[in-house]
Amino acid sequence: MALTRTPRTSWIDEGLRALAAGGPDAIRIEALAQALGVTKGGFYWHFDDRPALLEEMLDTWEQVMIDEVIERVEGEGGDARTRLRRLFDLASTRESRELLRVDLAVRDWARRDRAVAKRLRRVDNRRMEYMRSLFSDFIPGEDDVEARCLIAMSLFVGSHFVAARHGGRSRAEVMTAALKRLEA
Amino acid sequence: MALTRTPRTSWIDEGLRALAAGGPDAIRIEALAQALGVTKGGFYWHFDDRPALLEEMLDTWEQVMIDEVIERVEGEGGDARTRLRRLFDLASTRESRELLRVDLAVRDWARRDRAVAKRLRRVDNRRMEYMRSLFSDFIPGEDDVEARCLIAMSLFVGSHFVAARHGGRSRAEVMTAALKRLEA
DNA sequence: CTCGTTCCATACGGGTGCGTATGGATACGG
DNA sequence: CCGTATCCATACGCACCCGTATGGAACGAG
Repeated sequence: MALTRTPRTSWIDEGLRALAAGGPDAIRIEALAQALGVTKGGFYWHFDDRPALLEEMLDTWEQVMIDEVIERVEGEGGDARTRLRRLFDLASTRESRELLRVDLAVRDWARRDRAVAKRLRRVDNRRMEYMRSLFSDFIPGEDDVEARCLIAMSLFVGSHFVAARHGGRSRAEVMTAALKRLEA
Repeated sequence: MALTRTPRTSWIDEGLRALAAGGPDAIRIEALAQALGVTKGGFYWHFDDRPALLEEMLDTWEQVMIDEVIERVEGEGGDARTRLRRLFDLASTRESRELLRVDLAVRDWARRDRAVAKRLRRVDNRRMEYMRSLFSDFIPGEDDVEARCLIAMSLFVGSHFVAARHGGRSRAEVMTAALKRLEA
């Protein structure tokens, strides 16, 4: 087993970085190679072609997304309200800007590609299910629970696509106020 | 004044259609020409280059967006609650699928292009201002008004980027329930 | 019927990106 | 130190797209 100079994973990581920065069309093999300091020669040793890379990128993204948030929230225990608040904090601050940008890029991508949409549905269903279980713990009506889940998800995602200012208030402040409404 | 076979506007319309379908990178002059049943020969008579088309596309989009919704809502009168509900209906049903898809495409585009972001900010500020005025009419706290505005905007936009199912309920049903929470 | 305006077709040069082919280079295992 | 596995560089053909150049074609005005 010889030393692995730039392994599959580095191509995938660089691909996700490109996706985050410029969308699916910005995932160009020759550009990735340059970013990795090599030529595309090695790429076609690891992967059949560009679509194969995209597949594997989405595979890793899906794998990470399915568990990332839930595990982090569940890890520290507490009752439903506490965990929900931790979920909100996590989604708002999201120290890893990179993951968020990939997330948004994938969501836009999914609107144009059925295969991507299918993956996104799997991830979102899983997250929604989890959030539903948290809300259900202290909210009686099922319809109300579902409405709150959609609002929360839409806030997490949609707020990044809304450019409006809030007259003096910062986005973070308004976001906090909006999320507080969901706990009541 | 000779007959105008395929005028500027048709290039702009076709460009917006391409934008809606495949994002900014899908706006290719030769593809537009083929869609219009001509060659790109005429394009460069109307426009200097591709960026010039993009500018004019965004100009028209901005112009339409700034007034479209507000005029339609204001047109039929009623009190603030009524108009707000009409705004919700309009944004939910949005019979013109095309406008919605352009809207979403522009929002994603704005994350990568400062000039586009600037335009989006103008449009969103205008809309937010209008919605704020409606909510303020029957909601006392300013912070609460602002939170509701952000929730509404995020729902209108973000729900299209969320792929989760709602266990038996349709998206429209949950959406209605979510919006009803905002009036209370 | 002629003339100018408006638009179109075609051909070209240049740039970029994909995928392939081929000959290394590097590092470890024996 | 020899061989094999792993990775890289280079060069090529192909396709696509931009922007330009140039010679029209269609149409209305006069």
